[in-house]
Amino acid sequence: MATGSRAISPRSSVWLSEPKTPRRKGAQQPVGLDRLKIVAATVRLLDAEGLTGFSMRRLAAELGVTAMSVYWYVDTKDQLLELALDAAMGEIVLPIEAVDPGRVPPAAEVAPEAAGADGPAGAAPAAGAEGHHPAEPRDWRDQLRQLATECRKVLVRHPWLSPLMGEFLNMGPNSMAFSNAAQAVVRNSGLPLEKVSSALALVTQFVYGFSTIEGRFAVRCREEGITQDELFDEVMTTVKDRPDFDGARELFATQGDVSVDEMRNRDFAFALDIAIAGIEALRDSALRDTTLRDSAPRDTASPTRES
Amino acid sequence: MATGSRAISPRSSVWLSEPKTPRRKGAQQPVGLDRLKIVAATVRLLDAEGLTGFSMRRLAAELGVTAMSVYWYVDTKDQLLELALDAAMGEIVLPIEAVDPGRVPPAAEVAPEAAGADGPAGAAPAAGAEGHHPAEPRDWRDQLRQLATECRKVLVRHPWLSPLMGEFLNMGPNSMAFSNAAQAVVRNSGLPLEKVSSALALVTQFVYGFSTIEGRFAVRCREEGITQDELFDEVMTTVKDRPDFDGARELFATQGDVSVDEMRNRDFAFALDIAIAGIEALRDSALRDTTLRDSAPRDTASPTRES
DNA sequence: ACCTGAACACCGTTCAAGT
DNA sequence: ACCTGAACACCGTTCAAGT
Repeated sequence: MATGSRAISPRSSVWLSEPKTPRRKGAQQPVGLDRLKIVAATVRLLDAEGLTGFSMRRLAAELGVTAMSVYWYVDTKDQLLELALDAAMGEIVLPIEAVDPGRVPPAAEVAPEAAGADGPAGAAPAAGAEGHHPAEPRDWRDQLRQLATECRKVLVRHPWLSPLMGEFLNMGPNSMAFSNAAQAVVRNSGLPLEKVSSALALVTQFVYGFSTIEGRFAVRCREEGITQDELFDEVMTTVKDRPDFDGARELFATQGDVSVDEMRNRDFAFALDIAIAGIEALRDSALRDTTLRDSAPRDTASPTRES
Repeated sequence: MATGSRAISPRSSVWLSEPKTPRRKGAQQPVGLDRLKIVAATVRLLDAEGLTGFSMRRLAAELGVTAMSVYWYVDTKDQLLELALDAAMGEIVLPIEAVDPGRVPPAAEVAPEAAGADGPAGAAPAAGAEGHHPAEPRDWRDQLRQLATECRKVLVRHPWLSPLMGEFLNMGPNSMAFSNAAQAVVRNSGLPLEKVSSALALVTQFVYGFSTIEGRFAVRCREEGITQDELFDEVMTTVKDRPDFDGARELFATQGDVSVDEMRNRDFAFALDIAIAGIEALRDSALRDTTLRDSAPRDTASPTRES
């Protein structure tokens, strides 16, 4: 109804329409603009300024071009964001056997100067299909943990990813490859097929939400120019005397005197342990049920025995 | 750096500053504007037009007032959104024993005409402290399921809640009451205290992510004027011939011929079952470990026995 | 104490026009 | 085929001014 960026119907998704600019051979490129280059600049700008700091006009300025040139390569701002979303999803390193051959790897030129930037982040440097990880695990639990960790890393590296994932359908090739991989891993758990989507949702939504918060916290620290531990302490002391904060304070007290990072890593790992243990428990109970079928009446619902 | 709504530092949160307008007695109210009324109108507008459809100018028009009048009651758009966020959080019905006495219940005037609007939604009608639920469960598992279901309902009813929750610190009284309640419930599971935050994160982030997607799907359907099942079929057929969609298609095939709603309810319930089973398993393994401590060397990590 | 009007510095996008 | 400039209909927010 209004103008803005609303109503992202599946019909309007970039991934459901033909690629623009048939790239007629022999046509000269006056300014050297390019969809790839535009998306790369978008990711860069998004990393630097955040989602609210991004605008078509700023992007055009970054590209040394007038505001409206971009619109020749892209129909709309939302479409461009959708493209950037999938580009970032491509940075998630998947277990090799789950890699889709049609997958677009993170282009080397996507973020050339970001590569050696600020620490362990930076665009995955030419992640070919050769064993990227020290040891490629074959156990589904380790695969799941690895996938979750990879996903978390990318989500924290690009904090603008989370809001975009919530807004779009997320059907680009890289997103698809990721969810196919996640699916394959969960399937390997032996869980009955009709329950795989639940387990998948549990794990992926947890990783998504957890990483979203972590990313936002990091952004805030960067903005205020302080460390995560400093901001954490600040929030803690600011809020110490509020009576309705009792529960949380008590919980944090059990964490001991570790850094925010350690705390988070422990939380993340343990939450995954819970999910994995739950999957195993329900898989085993389903197994038991099918094994003992028709032998005796038993409760099929309650998966775990009471102590 | 730019203008916009960025950098939501904890210092700038509404909840960390004194309430505006000391409400000096005897002062007349020329137009009858009011913080409560403004927040109520905000929620209404947000429900009707979505986050991108909301603007200070639209809101002012809705209130029959000039654009800038609102700024006497509220410092900034973000602050107003934070207020609306907490107001909506107040609609989540909590288990009675966990209700904070200082909690602000959803005001009756928050959405008078929305009450009898479009079905099972609408603002919770005068949810007092008397037993709102048919049977108030005392088992932590049922309490957790109930809390998750309540949270899901509100998140789907107000699809703009999700993005706001991801953007703000979420420390209003109603948000606090909710997280305290969730915490108390998980604590009742008997999980060792230092692991409660992980379990909490697993469950709440799952509910958040799941409901976010459900809400967005519903919005899309409303915008296009079709049912959820119709949209689902449409997406399915649109995407059927894409080779990278194999996994998901196969997964959906196992769901049988149920409606999208049924599918989702099953997925939601089962994911909770997994989380609960996982919590129980790790709680039991921790119990075993402390019981058998120093008696014999055993693996403390693996919580479930292999079949 | 409460509200208005005009103004500033931004948006996304269209459209006619240039080369 | 590719890019520009001007224009339209919006934003959030400030600030001086009204009552």
